[in-house]
Amino acid sequence: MGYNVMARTCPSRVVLHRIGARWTVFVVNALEHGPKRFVELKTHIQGITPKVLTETLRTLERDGLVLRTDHEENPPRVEYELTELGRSLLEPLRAVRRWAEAHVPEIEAANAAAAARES
Amino acid sequence: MGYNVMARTCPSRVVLHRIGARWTVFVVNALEHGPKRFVELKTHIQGITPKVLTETLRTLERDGLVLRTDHEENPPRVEYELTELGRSLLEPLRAVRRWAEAHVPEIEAANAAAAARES
DNA sequence: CCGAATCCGGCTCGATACTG
DNA sequence: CAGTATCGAGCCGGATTCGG
Repeated sequence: MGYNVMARTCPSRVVLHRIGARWTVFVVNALEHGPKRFVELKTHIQGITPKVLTETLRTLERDGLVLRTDHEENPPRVEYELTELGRSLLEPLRAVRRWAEAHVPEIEAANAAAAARES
Repeated sequence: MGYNVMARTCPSRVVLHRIGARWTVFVVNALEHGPKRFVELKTHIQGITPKVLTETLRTLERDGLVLRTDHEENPPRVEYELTELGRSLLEPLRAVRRWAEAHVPEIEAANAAAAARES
């Protein structure tokens, strides 16, 4: 108890900042059904660049949300999967994802209305 | 139906991108208990600058998540509150906030372990 | 005194190209 | 396959200024 994201110096802010990073929602959701390889993630999350995917995965790994397993084969085979902590984050982030997918029409209508009001 | 954030051109991505903006989680959570004035928000969300708060509120307003009411008084009094759409987003974002506040120790431990491994 | 708008530096983000 | 390197665009945040 005692953590509060509204407080300037609260460490939970750092955590929230990480979760809020641009591609975290995508990567965590993409790993919902078990381990995936780098290319599989890159293919599944359309439009993500290898650089950004690497950065996101490294951060998630340092935070203990993702486990990276290098099978040291040739050709290389590296797998990523959610840790238990990562899976606990999956639920909230899945909800956010579903909200985004469910409310596109409302958001678009609101934007259209705002644009019309300006002109 | 048919919206999928993993697809490059899906409009739900734009929506997810907005939600993921740095301060959206804070502002939406700060408005959970009803209307608040600009300064109240600024005070409650410690460390947010007026500029960023304004930008965030404007975006949320355009997306139909927040209603802005200028009471046209002197000194100025402007109130912000969640719309029905905004309140529906509050639930997922509150879950994210709670997750952040609940898992600080694990994240910090993971980071410490990662740092130790490097040295 | 409140609710901004403006300008600017730093840092992150993203596209493209290249490597082991 | 699984990344790195480089570089330009854009967002973030701070300081300053402004109208009511």
